Amino acid sequence: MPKSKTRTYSLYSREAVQLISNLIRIARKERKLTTQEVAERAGISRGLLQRIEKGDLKCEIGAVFEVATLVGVKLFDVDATRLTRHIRQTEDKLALLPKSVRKKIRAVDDDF
Amino acid sequence: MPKSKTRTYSLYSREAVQLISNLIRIARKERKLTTQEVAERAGISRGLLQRIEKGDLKCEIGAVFEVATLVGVKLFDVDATRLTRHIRQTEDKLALLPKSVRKKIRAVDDDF
DNA sequence: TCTTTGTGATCTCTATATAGATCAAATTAG
DNA sequence: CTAATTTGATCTATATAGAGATCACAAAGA
Repeated sequence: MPKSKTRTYSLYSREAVQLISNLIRIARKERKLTTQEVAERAGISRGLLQRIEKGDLKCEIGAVFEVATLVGVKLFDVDATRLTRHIRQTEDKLALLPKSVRKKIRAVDDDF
Repeated sequence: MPKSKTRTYSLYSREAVQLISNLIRIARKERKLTTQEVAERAGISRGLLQRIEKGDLKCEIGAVFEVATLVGVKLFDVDATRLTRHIRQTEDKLALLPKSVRKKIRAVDDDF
C-alpha cells in the first residue's frame, strides 16, 4: 500500500475555498460563460475548472486565482492598485523583522 | 522535449498570491515560529512551506490556506462565523441561477 | 568572536494533479 | 416534445508537485 497523501484541512480552510468556488461559479453564470469558454480563456482543461468550481482543495492556487480573476471575483476585496501598494507595505514590514526566528533562549543561566 | 506545463498568470493573480505569502511569513515571524514548526503543525514539508512563503503559484490552494489559517492570516478578511453564513448566501444564489449556460440564442429569425 | 540554529537551495523518488478524450444525463430553447 | 448543447463523470497517459534528506551559508545570541 503506497503511503497515500491524505491531508487534513481545518474547517476554515475548507470553507474559504468553498466560498471562492461558489463565487466563481456564480460569476461565470452571471456572465453567461460556459465552462468550456472559461477553461479555454484561463488556459486550463474543463476538468480542472470543474474541480475548481467544486471547491477541490488540491488545485493549484495559481489556477484558482486565475479563474477567479477571469470571471471577476476579487480576492481580498481590493483593486489592482491597492494590491500592489499593500504588497509593498508587507515587504517593508518584512525588512524590519528578524531574518530567522530564534527558538531556544537557552536559559541565561541554568544553574540555580 | 516533453510538452512542459508552463502556464501564464495575470498580474493580479500573481500579486494576490504574493500578498498572501508575505502576510504568512510576517505572521509566522511575529509569532516566533520556525519554518520547521509551522511545517510540522500544518502537516507539510519544510520545502513546501518555503515555496508557499515565496509565493509559488503552483502550490495546492489547500496547503496555502491551511498554513495561512495556522499562523492567523484571515482569508477574505472575515472570521469563521461570517464565512459560513456567506457560503450559505452564495448557495442560495446559485440555486436561483440556471443550471447550464445557454450560448446560442440562435437568432429568432435569421432572414430579413 | 564563536557557537548554535534557522534558512535557502538542491537532489531524488514517488504519488498525484492535469490534460484530453469520451459518454451519459440533464437542461434549455424552440 | 424534440433537438441541441452544457455539464458531470470517468478513464489514461504524462508532467510535476511534494516529501524527505542533505549541505552551506546566514544570522542570532551568549
